[in-house]
Amino acid sequence: MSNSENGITGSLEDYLETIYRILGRSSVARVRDIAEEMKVSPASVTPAMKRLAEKKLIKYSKRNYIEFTEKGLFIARRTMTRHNLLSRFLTEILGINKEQAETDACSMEHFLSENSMERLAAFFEFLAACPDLQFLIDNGFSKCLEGETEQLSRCRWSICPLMNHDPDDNDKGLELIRLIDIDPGSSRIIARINADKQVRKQLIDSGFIQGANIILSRPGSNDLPCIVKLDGYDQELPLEIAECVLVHPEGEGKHEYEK
Amino acid sequence: MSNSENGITGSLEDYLETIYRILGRSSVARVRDIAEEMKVSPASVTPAMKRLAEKKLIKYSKRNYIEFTEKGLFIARRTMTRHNLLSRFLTEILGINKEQAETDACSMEHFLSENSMERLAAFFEFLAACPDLQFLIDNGFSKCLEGETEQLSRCRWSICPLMNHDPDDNDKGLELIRLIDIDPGSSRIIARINADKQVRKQLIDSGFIQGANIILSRPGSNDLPCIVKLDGYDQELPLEIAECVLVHPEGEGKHEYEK
DNA sequence: TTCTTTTGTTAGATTGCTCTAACAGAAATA
DNA sequence: TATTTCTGTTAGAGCAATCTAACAAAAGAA
Ligand SMILES: [Mn+2]
Ligand SMILES: [Mn+2]
Ligand SMILES: [Mn+2]
Ligand SMILES: [Mn+2]
Repeated sequence: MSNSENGITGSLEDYLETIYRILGRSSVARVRDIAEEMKVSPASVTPAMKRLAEKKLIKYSKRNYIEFTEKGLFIARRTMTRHNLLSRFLTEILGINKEQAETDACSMEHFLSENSMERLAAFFEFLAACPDLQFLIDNGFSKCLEGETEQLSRCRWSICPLMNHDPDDNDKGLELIRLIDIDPGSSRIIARINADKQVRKQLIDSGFIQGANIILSRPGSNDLPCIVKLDGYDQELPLEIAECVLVHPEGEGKHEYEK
Repeated sequence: MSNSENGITGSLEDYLETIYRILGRSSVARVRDIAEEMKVSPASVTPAMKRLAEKKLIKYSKRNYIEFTEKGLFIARRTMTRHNLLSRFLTEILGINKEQAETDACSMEHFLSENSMERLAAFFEFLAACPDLQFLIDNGFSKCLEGETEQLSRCRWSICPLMNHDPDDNDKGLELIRLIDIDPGSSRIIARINADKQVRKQLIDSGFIQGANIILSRPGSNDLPCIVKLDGYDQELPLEIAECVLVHPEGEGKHEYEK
């Protein structure tokens, strides 16, 4: 699927990254080690090494150990840096488990633009320099994830005093409305999904995410599902599921993101 | 490069996503529209439609308009939701420009795990519910990015009063040390890169990112570059570049992330 | 030295995705 | 109706990536 920013494929970047990792812990990188670490057959590694050598990213001759060229070393290091940053984003900010994060990071690393990479790095620097933000993520978001079915509002309340805020200031922010309670035909911004894991997943997969603009085309009843319009599409939604969708009061909730 | 979570390739997901987008704004999706929107030749679309039809994701017969099956619609929607979420993360949190964010999001969307997806969605809900966090990102990180060469510490100082914090509380957090000033042989955590855009990019590509563990193997001099160890690799670093790397004081700066 | 095991390469096949060029069908226009 | 334009398909090719099976070379053990 399309090339990475280096002009080489994601697969070749992974080979370079793997060689880098291996050379970081032992003195030589052998075909066998690479195959093992990448979970491919050794017969796949040889032609990959040939492709890399052709592109002048490694020095490779039959049955010899592998050495980086300067350019190859650069790409290898760059790929691993991206991997590490993405992995940290997934674990430290989103709270994903290490193993999952590694897999996800290693898939995504190849396609991040220079710009996004730089900004992600800057975000971590900002986080390290700004204890408030770190605090909010550690004590707000992470805790809120622990009891995943709990209401987000509880989270919110538990943070406010720590932040020296007057809860009353934010009171109106809490006034979320159920999607099913808005006027038919009117359009709102989704604020939150308030459901157990399964229903929540179902709604999110269907595009019911925070910030999305939603129109209630037909309010439902017990037998009749609601009809809502999302991204130009009408979707049917059983009443008891629609009840879980909370929206901002009219005119609030930031701008709609553009699709 | 490996399959997405649906068991179909990223390319096919993109075709579904594109059809979804087109059907969201017009009544039929034609080969020509798909080709145009995806910037591929129409001759590439036909076989892609055949592959999708084979997998029972669309109903397709020669020269006829394309319809989703239930499963196809689901994957299309799911892909677009991922796309939107990632795009929003890149624009709203990292401050990437819209166009770049779209490209990046559309590359990464195919590989995000269910788990990460759910967490990213939850993060936005948290953000919407927690004005403090939103405030810190909008007024802290984004502003700090505007003047990219400015010291992060300035940013930080400008936030503290707004957050009702006593700046003195955080004073020690500011005491960062230049890498070149630490004892040779000792190991520290990188806190920040303090350099212009070009040098910064060079350092970040080389793995000098916040949170990385670094060992100063040899302090340099004006002619002799420093040698530092990162990820098991020795790297040479000209003194004037090494000067830009700031580390936490001994024992501080969180745990090293594991590679 | 000779045999065995480990390691790496090659041959040959398959899948996915894309392209250009040539062609076929449908719709619009004269 | 006849012609032109637009649209979609097919044929044929190329590249990247992976596999299994067979083979070859190198290293280690007897
Ligand atoms: Mn990877
Ligand atoms: Mn990786
Ligand atoms: Mn995509
Ligand atoms: Mn996309």
